Amino acid sequence: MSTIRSIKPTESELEILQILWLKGLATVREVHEGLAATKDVGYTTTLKLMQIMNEKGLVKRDDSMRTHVYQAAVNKEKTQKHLLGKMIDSLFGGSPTQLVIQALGEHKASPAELEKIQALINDLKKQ
Amino acid sequence: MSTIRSIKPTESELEILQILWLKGLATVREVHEGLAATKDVGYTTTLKLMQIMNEKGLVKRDDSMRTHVYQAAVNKEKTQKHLLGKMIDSLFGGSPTQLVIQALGEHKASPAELEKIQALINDLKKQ
DNA sequence: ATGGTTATACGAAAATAGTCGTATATTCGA
DNA sequence: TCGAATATACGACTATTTTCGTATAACCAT
Repeated sequence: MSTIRSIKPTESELEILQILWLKGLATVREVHEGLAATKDVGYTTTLKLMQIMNEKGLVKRDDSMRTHVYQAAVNKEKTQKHLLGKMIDSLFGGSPTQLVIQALGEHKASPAELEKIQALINDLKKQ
Repeated sequence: MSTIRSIKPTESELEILQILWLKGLATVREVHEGLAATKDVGYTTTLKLMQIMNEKGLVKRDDSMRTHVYQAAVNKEKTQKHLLGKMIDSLFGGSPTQLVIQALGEHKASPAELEKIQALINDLKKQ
């Protein structure tokens, strides 16, 4: 239950969540280094973002130490599903199938991955 | 070729593009009525948005008449692929398979649609 | 103990997105 | 022909997101 509030991280917040989902626990410095690997951004910018995310409830932090330790407060799969749903609506006219077709057509998947998807589809068809 | 410029319509712009992709040609009024069906927005807001989209090159317009006629200037499939790619990167760690699994798992597709996807996968496996 | 490094807090500018009021021109029906 | 309806242009306000400078405190090595 809970969290009726629609999860809607911004672009930047999503980048930070990615890192937190990967690392589990991380300091601002660690997250910032993760971001800085890809883009040019100042340390205090990352800090501020994470503070805001904390206020929004997107992350939790342990501030019992001088160096605070953060972790994601929103579930990765839930967030993925939520944003995927929005994209299906806003870009694929509500058809998940269209999205899947585009995704498979353009972005290559390995044979093993294709097998996995086939297995899933077989399951779905049985229901 | 062409259009190196990264396609990045905003939320609202995407709603408008949806309508234009559907209708082909449309006036501001027609687009606005499409939007107003779902959400509460003023006519001049829609107008302004479409003017901006015109400047950005997201739409084209025929202004030879008093009532201008608009059409999308960006390709639907290209836009879908582009944004899908971004989502795969930013939310699914670069794995299209993960995205497909989430999409199929959560958002139901009809048996006929599942067949279609299977056919596509079979094609892909042959290559 | 003290200066350099590293933390957080905080305010506010800059950039982006969305909203709409008002002015002005054109069209059309009574 | 005159007024209501409908069109575009345009400026400006609001809200949100992103960015970073500066202040201040804690830590650590010499």
